Amino acid sequence: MNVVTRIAPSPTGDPHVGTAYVALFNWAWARKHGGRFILRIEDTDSTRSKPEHEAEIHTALAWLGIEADESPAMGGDHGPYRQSERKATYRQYVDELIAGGHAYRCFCTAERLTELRTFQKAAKRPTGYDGKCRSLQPDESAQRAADEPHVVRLAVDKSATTRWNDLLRGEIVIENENVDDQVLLKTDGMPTYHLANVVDDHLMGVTIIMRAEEWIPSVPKHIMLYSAFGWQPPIYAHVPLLRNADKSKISKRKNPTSVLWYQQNGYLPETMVNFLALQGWSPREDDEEFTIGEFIDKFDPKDISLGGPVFDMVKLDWLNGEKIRKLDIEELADRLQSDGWAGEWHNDELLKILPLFQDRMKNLKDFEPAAAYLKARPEPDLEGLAKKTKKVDPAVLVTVLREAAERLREFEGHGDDEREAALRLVAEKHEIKVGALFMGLRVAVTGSVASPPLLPSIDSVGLDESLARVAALTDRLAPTT
RNA sequence: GGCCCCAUCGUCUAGUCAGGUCUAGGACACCAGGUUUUCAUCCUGGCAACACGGGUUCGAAUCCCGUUGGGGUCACCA
Repeated sequence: MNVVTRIAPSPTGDPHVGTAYVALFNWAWARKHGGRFILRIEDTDSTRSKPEHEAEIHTALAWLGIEADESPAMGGDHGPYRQSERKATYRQYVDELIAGGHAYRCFCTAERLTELRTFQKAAKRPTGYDGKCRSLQPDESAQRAADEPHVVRLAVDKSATTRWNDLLRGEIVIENENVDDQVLLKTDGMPTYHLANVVDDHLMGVTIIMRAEEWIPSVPKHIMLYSAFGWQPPIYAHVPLLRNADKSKISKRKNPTSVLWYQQNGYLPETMVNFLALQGWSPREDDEEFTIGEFIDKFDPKDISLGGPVFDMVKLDWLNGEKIRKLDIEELADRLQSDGWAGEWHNDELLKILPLFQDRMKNLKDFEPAAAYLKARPEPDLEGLAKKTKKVDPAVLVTVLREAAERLREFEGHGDDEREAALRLVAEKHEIKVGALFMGLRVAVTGSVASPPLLPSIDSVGLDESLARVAALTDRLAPTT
């Protein structure tokens, strides 16, 4: 099967998760069939398009591991891949459409159009171009075109019906009376999405268009263009839109939508890929965790479900924790360092201490604050300690902690089991719970009531410093003695 | 509002195309218990859904119609 897919983002803002979502499906399908996956930049909106946004799209896709076979950055046999560089091509096809009577020039001003729309809305009529310039004679139209600003519109046959078969949704039927005479070429000579999209997809040999469902209403325009050019339309597969918690189309205000945000906030790219794949698609078996390679093997666009998936950050965080736990220590150390989450920690230190933290991380961001106590003496959580040792007389606790410190000095260099046994004896001798003793030491050494295991923590901090911390705590708990 | 798309636990979903194996399966979250020196991990269990109404059928989550609900779209933005 010859499979050519594409993703056609517009560089008008941060690289969007929706773009990554659709890119993932397109990329995987092309990979699965040894086809081509094209990244085409739709920068026909000359006021909003910015080169830096295009660069960010590349960065975002590269981070996720979604590499295009053809793109503005790497070129290809069907370039250029930036629509702003294809103006001459579109011009040529527009002329062909006008000559064939499939499109016409429109000289109406923006003011007239606004007025028209306002009137239609007030009258509760459907909005749309009224066809004023459609009846212009070809020679008059051509003459005025020489020195009058104008656009070119699609001449929709309002009496016809457009129907097509969506790969995911089956037959969709839209009466052309509901289709506007869409602008194809703007006053500035740039094509609109509709024209550029059809021309490029055809010229680049795209066989299947997987894109968001928001495009469904404009498919008739595209089909009409294919037909006007005498081209075969590709297969359409309209995938669901990612949603906010309130089910509306995912938006910046209600969710982080920039792929870069996730990169900059401690998420692993494999988390994003796995999570995005799960939005609408699921493997046949019940295992929801998979690698990008496994996804390619199993993916089929036909299996995408159509309810709009709510982007659930809670599940994303869970998945990220799972992915972090799957990394081996070397790899985790590497990710922390290359993404800037390692702080002052050196690689050899990380390899030693990371086993203490890996199970406790849901995010690469979690490491540095959690490990801070190893670098600097923390402020002990006295309130937390008091709560956790309610049943213990503070004076007894101080005595026990001081004695425990002596034992730790005595048993320096001994194994965890031996040291633990020694500490247990201290607790038993003073008839307090072992947990209370450990909690006291824990708060002294790590500052917190929740921490990695105590003995390895003491070893990492160093015995002298650990005991100094215990002394500092006992002095505070019993300042007068 | 017109047009179009969609509809299973709070959320992501399996099951729908080929109706019975569904007292509807899994995951996240939540709750309870276990392991454990705390936390986390890990393990066990629990809570929780076929939007509604008709129809077709011996039988419907699955097919049909309607209703309701949600979403998208109606730009010289994509």
